[in-house]
Amino acid sequence: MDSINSMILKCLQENARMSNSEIGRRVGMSSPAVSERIKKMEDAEVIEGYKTFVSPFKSGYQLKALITLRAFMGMLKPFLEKVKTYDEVVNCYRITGNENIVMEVVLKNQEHLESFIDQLITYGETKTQIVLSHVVKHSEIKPV
Amino acid sequence: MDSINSMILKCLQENARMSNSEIGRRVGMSSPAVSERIKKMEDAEVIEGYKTFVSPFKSGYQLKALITLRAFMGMLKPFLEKVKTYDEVVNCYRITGNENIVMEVVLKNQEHLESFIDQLITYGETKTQIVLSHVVKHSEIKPV
DNA sequence: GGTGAAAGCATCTGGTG
DNA sequence: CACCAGATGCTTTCACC
Repeated sequence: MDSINSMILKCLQENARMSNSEIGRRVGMSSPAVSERIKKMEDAEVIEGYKTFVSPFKSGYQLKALITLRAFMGMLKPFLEKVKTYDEVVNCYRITGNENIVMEVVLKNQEHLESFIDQLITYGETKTQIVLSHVVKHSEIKPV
Repeated sequence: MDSINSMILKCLQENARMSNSEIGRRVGMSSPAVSERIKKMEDAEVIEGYKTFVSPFKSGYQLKALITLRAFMGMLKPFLEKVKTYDEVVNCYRITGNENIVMEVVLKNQEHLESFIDQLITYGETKTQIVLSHVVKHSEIKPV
């Protein structure tokens, strides 16, 4: 992990679809050299993947919420499997403290929110916070 | 937004660096047609961007946390500007309720967590939850 | 890590339904 | 208007230095 790899990661975090030769131009290197460095970072799992951000709003989801779950005794493990299958859950974190889970979810409307929360009550107590705005959206990781 | 665009979005969400011709092969279309459809979805802001996921762990951040902030009177607005400048903040949501803000932050170690929280106390009261695991990581948006 | 040839890809153009 | 097919110029890949 040298300064050139950091510059490559900066380019790719800004725009994952940037071509290797464009990256090469910016970092002062040939495109095969860039390609090889990227491949090594993928193999080392420094790069975990390339994702496209799709607007939930424009895709028919009018509501975003953070839902906190405090799982009932013995229900955390089954929930951790189940949560992977919910289309509504964009992100899910397991956390320390009395509350075990925080999820970022997208929903069509209030009715959808209600029915989604109903699905959760078998697993634990929930707390819902509606997201008013996503102030910082996946800002880039800067190497230490 | 027809079924072909949905298939294109599925490909791009799975791997943002997939080539247009590979997408074309999967959806049964020529690459110029795919390219044009992608361009239109970018213009319509259905596609918000293409981002690379870099491992915070492999980048020197040993801790991830969710920090909730309850802003002091008159401090929310200045905080909403300030938060964009913190390298530690990967995501920041403004939410309803007594607590105004939830942030996903990456930190080098406990010391770094402490100094980061110290920076926040001028803006409000904080609550910190350490992330044990990121169970679901930016799962794809499925069109309604 | 660079270079050069060959294959593959993106983009533009003109033409079709 | 959306798509395809063919031509052109980039890009990627792989051999080799």
